[in-house]
Amino acid sequence: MTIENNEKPAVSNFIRTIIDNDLASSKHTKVVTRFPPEPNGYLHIGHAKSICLNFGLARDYGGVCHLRFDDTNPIKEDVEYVDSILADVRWLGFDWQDKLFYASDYFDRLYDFAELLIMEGKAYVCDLSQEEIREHRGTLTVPGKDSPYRGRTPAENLDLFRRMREGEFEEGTRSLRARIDMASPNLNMRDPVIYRIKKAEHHRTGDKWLIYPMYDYTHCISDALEGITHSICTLEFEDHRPLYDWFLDQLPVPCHPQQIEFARLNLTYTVMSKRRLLELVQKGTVRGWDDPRMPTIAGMRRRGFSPEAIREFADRIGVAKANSIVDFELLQFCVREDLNRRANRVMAVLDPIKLTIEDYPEGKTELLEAENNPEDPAAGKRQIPFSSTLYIERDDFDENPPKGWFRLAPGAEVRLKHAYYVTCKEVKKDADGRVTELICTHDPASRGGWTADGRKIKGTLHWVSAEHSIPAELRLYDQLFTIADFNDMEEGKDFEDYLNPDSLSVKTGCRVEPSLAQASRGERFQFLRLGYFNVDDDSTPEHLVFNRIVTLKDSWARQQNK
RNA sequence: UGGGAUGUCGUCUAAUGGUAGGACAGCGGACUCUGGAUCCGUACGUGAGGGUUCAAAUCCUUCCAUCCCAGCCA
Repeated sequence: MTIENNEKPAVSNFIRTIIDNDLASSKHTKVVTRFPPEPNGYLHIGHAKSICLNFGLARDYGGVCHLRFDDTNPIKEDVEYVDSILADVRWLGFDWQDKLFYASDYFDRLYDFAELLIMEGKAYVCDLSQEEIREHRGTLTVPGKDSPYRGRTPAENLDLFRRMREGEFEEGTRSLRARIDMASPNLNMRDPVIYRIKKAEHHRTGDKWLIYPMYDYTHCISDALEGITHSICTLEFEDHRPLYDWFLDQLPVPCHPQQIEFARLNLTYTVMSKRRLLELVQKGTVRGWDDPRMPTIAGMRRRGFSPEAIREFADRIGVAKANSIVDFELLQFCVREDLNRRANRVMAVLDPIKLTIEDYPEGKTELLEAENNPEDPAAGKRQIPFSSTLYIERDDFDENPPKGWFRLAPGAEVRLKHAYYVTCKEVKKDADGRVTELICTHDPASRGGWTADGRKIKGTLHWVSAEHSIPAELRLYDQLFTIADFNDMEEGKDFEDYLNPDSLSVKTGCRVEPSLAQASRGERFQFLRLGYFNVDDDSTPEHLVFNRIVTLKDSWARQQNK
């Protein structure tokens, strides 16, 4: 485990209580967990919760967490996904050491166990079609009917199962089923299929197998074979637990792990289902799995969220069994908290308006010193060029300012960060009345941003020198959806009806300070007063591209909204 | 309408018969060369009814609400 838990102690939750009791009662002397993704898609923030939970538990209890790919359905899986999952887990900061497994590694043993079940009369080959199986299953309120093939002898079943493996039968014509109870009120116990014929190439086992085991059969056995103590999964598997336990009770496995279910993560203003995320990608609604608006790990990484922030978020949301939806604000808080500590401050102007200092020598350049991070003196200082022609933010000037306005206005004096106090003397406009240039004077005594007379200057603006600044593209993001909680979706509406048309806003013609020319891909900054940004993967030295990770808190905007 | 689960501030989450606590969001203030950060303060909650108990979020009981399950997906 690469992450030390040297911060505050973890908050109590029901899973830790279970583990504490198991350790106290000597049911277990160590803790072994696992994160078991199916490699059929990209990981999202919901998976991150599970990853942090499982690896975090192992870390805190001095145990180990396995990474196991649940690769029992070859037609949906691909190495592309295993690679991305490996990368994402590693990026999040977790280390599975040598405990990397694949359910497909157990196919031989799984097969042998199946023959054992057959020989003991606990499984049979069923010739019912998929539709017929469904009909026989009954409904939520009506018990199922036994399959006509339920009474086959072990010898007959063994023969048929072996011929299934040899590829003698077509897909869908036969399956291996556990013989449990067709009248069980739990549908999962009504003779579930445990092997199906699939003449598909598997990304790891190739064409070796023509039959593949089902999740319910595979998962519990894999857990047992790996010596998992606590098998943690999401709530929808609660009804599967009796089946999980049933298989382990029938088979000579080394141990019987305990399945524990917790509520999956939901976040406001986003979707988490693989199906919906896939649809966004396939329809081109977003640019891909790593679109910075996506709740995928890849998307959040590209957006600039740090693994530290995501881990902190996972810790703060806790673990429980109640269905819930976490406020996206909390994630943003965690990102800000982390970046505030670590990101260097620089200046960039999103929407430039020219500001000319009429009493500053034209053509003169001076270098002003600026701290890189007031939260971290070790981050050092840098020099920023200043000249008579600057750009400031268009929003930082208002010809008719509202009450409480600290920024620039006709006749008003403001501080240019790290530079001088300036006073607006004249406003130039074009034919349409749009402001084109602000003519100001400056106070030479305020160099460095401060004067001896101690007069109060409330407004401090960011700026760049027109001549020295470099152009950049800034991409601003907002929530992908306009609805906080999809449980509140109106009848007859689809999730895509709630897409936010303004989730992406690309700003060109922005100007950034010259130090950013050297910024490397992925590097994170605070653009003073604008928010945290990182260098996007699309960025080149000729065309800088930044993503806004998250805005700063804006109490002025909040006040204006009142 | 069968079975399984869950209901604690707006949101997430503690409290395991003994002072309902924390975090985010909110509100107010201080401070500030970022209307940032920081600091301080503040309001807000046990789904409902009955019962047991000196004492109930916790135990019992009856309701109510929400979520999950009828894949040869995981």
